[in-house]
Amino acid sequence: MGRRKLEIKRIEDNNARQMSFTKRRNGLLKKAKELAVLCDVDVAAIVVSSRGKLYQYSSNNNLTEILQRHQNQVEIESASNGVVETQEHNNKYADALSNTELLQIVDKELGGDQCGEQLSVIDLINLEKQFQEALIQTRSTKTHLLLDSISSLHEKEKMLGEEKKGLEEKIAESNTSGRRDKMTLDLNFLAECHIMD
Amino acid sequence: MGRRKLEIKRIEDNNARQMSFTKRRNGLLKKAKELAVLCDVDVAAIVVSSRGKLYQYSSNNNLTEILQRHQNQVEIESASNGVVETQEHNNKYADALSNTELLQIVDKELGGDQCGEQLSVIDLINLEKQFQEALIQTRSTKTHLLLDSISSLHEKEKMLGEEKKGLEEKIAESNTSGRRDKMTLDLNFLAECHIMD
DNA sequence: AACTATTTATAAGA
DNA sequence: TTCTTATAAATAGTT
Repeated sequence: MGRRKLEIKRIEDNNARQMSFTKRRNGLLKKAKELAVLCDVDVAAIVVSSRGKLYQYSSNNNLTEILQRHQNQVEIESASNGVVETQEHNNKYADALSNTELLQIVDKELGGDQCGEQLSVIDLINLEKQFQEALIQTRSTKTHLLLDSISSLHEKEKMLGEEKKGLEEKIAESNTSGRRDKMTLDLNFLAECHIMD
Repeated sequence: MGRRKLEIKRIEDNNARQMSFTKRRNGLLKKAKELAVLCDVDVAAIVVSSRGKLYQYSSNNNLTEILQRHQNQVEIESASNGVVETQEHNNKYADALSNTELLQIVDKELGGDQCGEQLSVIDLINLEKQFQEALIQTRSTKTHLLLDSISSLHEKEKMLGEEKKGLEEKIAESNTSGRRDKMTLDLNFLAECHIMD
């Protein structure tokens, strides 16, 4: 729909291609939105420019919003190692949802009518993504706990080994010193016997 | 673009909405494809009808196909516990890629020109998903190894504890028996001294 | 970034 | 439903 009919194949002229990209990209996202609104359905459209820039539209503002707030929480937590305490940071934090809060909301949603019927496919796609984020944290924590446990057990093992060694030495020593006592006594006995002579 | 100008808000008439949905859905997917071809970029569009049916367009048939075959492999493996040996199953298996094969292909792709430049963002999104599948297997194995390690260390600890206890008893016993020997000797000594009297 | 001649999409009607 | 058609909307080439 322009001055000439256009064949649907790669536009070779760089300039024309870039111009067409901008116009058609905007057109596509606009149409995606219109479809979602007019027909009351879920729509997602993703466009990635040749330089890797991402443009997208996604309907769903209910759970998606909730999930976005939770995503903020995750980002904050993973960033809170190299901390910069900005005002934005605090604002973000105020709106963010903890894993527990998210699970409560999802529990409520899923526990509703027909178990998940009121969650759209796009909701569930997003949900899956969020849970994978939460999973990364959980997994990391689990691994650390297991490794700590192993390290602590290794130390215990080492200590017990040393104690064992100590005890064995004590026994060995105790045996020789026991024998020496006996010898000493024997000698005393002999000496005294001798004195008695 | 029709007989009348249309306000962008939910179409309340069921029939009209359904008709509009069909037309606009086709239009959106067509435009998504045109954008991808004309401008040589990655485009994905997803539409979910109110009854949950999924319609979509996605550019990229190269890596996506490879990844799909690998996905089949993963599905087969996780399903191969409650095995049903069908012909379909075997066909699927023939086309499927193992983790190793996938890694080799990806290595080759990433090792190319500018390290990943020829992989599109959508490729990488799919790739991430596939790796997460592989990750699940790896993670499970790791956890089992760690737990086994901990269990074995616990056993070692128990054994060492028992050995320690045994040694301590031996020492205690050795000490008393040592003392008894001394006493015995002393008595012997006295007795002999008495005899000597 | 704005314009405009055309093509394309589609709302309503048949 | 599918086809037609009047009209709105998108956009290719231009400025």
